[in-house]
Amino acid sequence: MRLSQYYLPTLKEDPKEAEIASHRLMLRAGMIKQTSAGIYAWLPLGLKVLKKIEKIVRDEQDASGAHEILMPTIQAADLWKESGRYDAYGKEMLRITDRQDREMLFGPTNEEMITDIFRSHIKSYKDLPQNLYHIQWKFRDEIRPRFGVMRGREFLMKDNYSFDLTYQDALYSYQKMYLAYLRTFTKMGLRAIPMQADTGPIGGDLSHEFIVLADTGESEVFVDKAWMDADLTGEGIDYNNRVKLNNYFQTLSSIYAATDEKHDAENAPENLTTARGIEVGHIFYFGTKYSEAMNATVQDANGKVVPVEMGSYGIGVSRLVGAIIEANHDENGIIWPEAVAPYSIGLICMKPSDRACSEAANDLYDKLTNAGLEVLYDDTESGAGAKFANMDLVGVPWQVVVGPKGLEKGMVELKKRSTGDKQEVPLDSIFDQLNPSKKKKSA
RNA sequence: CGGAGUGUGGCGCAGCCUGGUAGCGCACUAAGCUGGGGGCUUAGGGGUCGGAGGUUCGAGUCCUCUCACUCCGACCA
Repeated sequence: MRLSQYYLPTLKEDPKEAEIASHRLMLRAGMIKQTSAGIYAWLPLGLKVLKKIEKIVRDEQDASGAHEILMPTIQAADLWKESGRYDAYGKEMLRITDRQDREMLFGPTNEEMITDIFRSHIKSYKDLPQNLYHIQWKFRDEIRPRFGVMRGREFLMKDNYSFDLTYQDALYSYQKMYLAYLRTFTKMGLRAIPMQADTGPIGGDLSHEFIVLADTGESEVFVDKAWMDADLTGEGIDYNNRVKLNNYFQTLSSIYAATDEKHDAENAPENLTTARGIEVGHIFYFGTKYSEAMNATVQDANGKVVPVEMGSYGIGVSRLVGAIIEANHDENGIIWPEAVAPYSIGLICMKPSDRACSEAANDLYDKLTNAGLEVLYDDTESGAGAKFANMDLVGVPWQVVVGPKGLEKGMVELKKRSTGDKQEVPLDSIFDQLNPSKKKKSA
């Protein structure tokens, strides 16, 4: 993308409303614009990152065997009256009426609707298990939204729901999601620790929160130091290998980790460390709470009608954008992990008015783009300092600087954002160095 | 909801106490000079001061009401 043709409104100064790093940097890097308290418009750069995160989440859900659907944002109140949550949910739920004075609501979550979808077609144990997910905007009228997209009122969430015949099967579904979540966060360059958690208004008796440790986290957490060395990647485990999956789950579950609500100081291990964390995912097993209330039943092998065992699983997709920035930034800006970086390469033409310079940069841009690489190309007339500062701010992992001085020697500069390391590279070999397909061959 | 604040050009702010018809930095436009870490000169464009009402000859400035937003707290993915 040529910067001269892009919509990237970067800011030099910190907007006054932004307190924490991720919020500040997202505003300064032109990723989002606030439209109301806790509600944001996503600008091109921000949306690009959001979609990359969404894709990682989607890919791993698909790999786990879940099926994607898409449910509406607006729901009728009837279903919620059936489950009993219409009165229980409180003011967090945004209630609206349509022109016929029908009671509607902007969905804060989808247990009721998914249960309705499930029960309308699934009648036999032979059709189980089922696991359906969607990635959709939710609205929760938070008492106090803050921290930018980390606690917005409108937010993008992946939520899915499992349906099983027995407790044992439900536990297996739960463990599959546990594994899927660890893999999902690992792919984004995050280490998220699964912690025992309260089930809250969703109900149930088995629940884990996935928490990324960060100084600016909202909740205090207590974790065994063994977590620092634990394998959170979930590598080498097959979703279909029930025994191995269970072992992995049990092994990690045996290491102490708890949020402050669940923390039990008396039974906690000695080598404990306290930290602050950001919740990026939350999984629940809640049994038959909704299936009983809403009559979601199947016939088992004996012909007996039984309520299905359910679980629900959520990942805060939009929150992850903030969480990743909290975990990856410095005083100059964002440092994107490559997997979620909006652009992998930032190309700077130092002096566009210099013909040799702009020709060399244009040529390199075309080559890289044609090779399928995502390049943010600063071809503007701004001063050199502004270009560097902006490229650092938006956090592109690799920066290539093409300038007259270097070109005299046939060299360009290559800088790695995460370390700040710079090296001189011959112009005629920079393409090969940046092109991953070539890289692999030579490696 | 309780407490504390803030609303003045796209962003950050000054002016308000001690009313006299709006200013600074950045950004933006034009020309020129520059070009290796937010560069320089000159010339420009853009706001009626969150909204409504009131006091006054006169309100960004004083008074009343109202809306929005931020921070602390309870609450929550």
